Amino acid sequence: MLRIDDTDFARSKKEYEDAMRESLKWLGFNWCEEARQSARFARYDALRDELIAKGRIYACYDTPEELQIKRKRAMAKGEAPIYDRQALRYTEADLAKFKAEGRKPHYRFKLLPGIIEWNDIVRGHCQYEAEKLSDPIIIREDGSYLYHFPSCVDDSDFGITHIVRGEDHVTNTAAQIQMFEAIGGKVPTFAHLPLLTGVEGKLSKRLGSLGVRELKAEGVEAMAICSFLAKLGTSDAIEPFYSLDELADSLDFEKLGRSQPKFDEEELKHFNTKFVRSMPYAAVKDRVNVSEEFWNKVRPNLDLVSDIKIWADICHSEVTPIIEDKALTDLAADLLPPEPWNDETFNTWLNEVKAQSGKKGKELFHPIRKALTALDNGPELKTLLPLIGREKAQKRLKGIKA
RNA sequence: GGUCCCAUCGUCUAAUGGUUAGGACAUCACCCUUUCACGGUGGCAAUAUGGGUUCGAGUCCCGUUGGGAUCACCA
Repeated sequence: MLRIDDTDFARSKKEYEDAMRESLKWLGFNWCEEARQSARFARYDALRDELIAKGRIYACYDTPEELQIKRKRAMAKGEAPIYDRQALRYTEADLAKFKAEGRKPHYRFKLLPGIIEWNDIVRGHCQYEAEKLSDPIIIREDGSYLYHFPSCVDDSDFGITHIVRGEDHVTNTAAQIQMFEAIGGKVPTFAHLPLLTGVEGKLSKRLGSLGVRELKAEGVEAMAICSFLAKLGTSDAIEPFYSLDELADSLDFEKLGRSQPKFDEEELKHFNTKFVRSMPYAAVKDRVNVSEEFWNKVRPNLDLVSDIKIWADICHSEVTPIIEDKALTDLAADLLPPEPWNDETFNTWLNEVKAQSGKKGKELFHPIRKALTALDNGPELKTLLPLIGREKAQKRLKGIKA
């Protein structure tokens, strides 16, 4: 299920949602159901009214400025900046005054005193004293909901069994557990994963340090990203997976560490190269315009899947040869045996070139490679030559564009 | 500042209180390839720090230092 948490009108833009969908789909995620919080306000309102009647949700008239001042004062005194619940002590006169001033209330969820505890799949037993937590604001002055309340209602209504999220949510969990209880829902099982850090410190989705779109544009494979990220911070080796299902099957909460792994984009790129070189034809056949045989022969030399085009062009289109040693390449052209070729053709031919030219090793291979491909490196010439074919090979060795 | 979490090779991590502290990635060396690349085999490399508990501590306890999260009318 994909759930769109779009209760904040100011921040919920269609383009953000579209970008997220696009990235999720590209990464290979599928969902068969969708829900949108902005379509469920009636449900939230009903529960809200119930909880207001029970005294678990209460109206507050503090302004953001007043709250800010209170927070600063508390911290300056070395106290925890917890909301002082002044709203619970309003007199009739106070309320009349707010009304006269035209102030509108926002609403908080009232935490019950006591220890809130849960058994976190990755953090183990967790506990917080409710008295040391602020009553969370759940409805803004403009009447719109903040994420806490709708999310608990939805998780409960949709029968969500496990909440797996970043550890930046641990404190929220304490308050949310009381919300689940207040609305009569079942408290889900929680797993709070350590947040990744960047090589030079924090990594934040809000800083835009990392974007799926950018990685995609740089040629990083979707499954390389998934394989890498899923195993980072676990005791499993990071290795290529070609399907999300297989990857998911290999995952195990037991293997998750509790300390923050570093995410290094360079490492991902490096892994991606390894990933591309190991990709089976089935994983790329829809995107590349080459045969399985061609893919398998050239793939160990690719950095990006799109580089396959470079080799397809070298074998099937025109190349302007680079002649480094004219005597040698002319000789090689003259000695090129007639087709059909077999496995021994290359060796026989090259040995003859070697014998007649007196050149060996790099001096022998490099000029031939440059003439045939115009590049410094690539798959073995023995592999490449049959793919290029006699006609093109001979012309290129003679310095003719072919 | 309050609350909470974390600390083992460069990186990700493994080790019922008893191992030469293991693996993977990176790096280096060698081998293979009559060339570059690919590949194969080896080497280097770590328990942040100070106390305790114990016959014995990476492992348990306390302190220190360092890192992170949270304390929004964001999610």
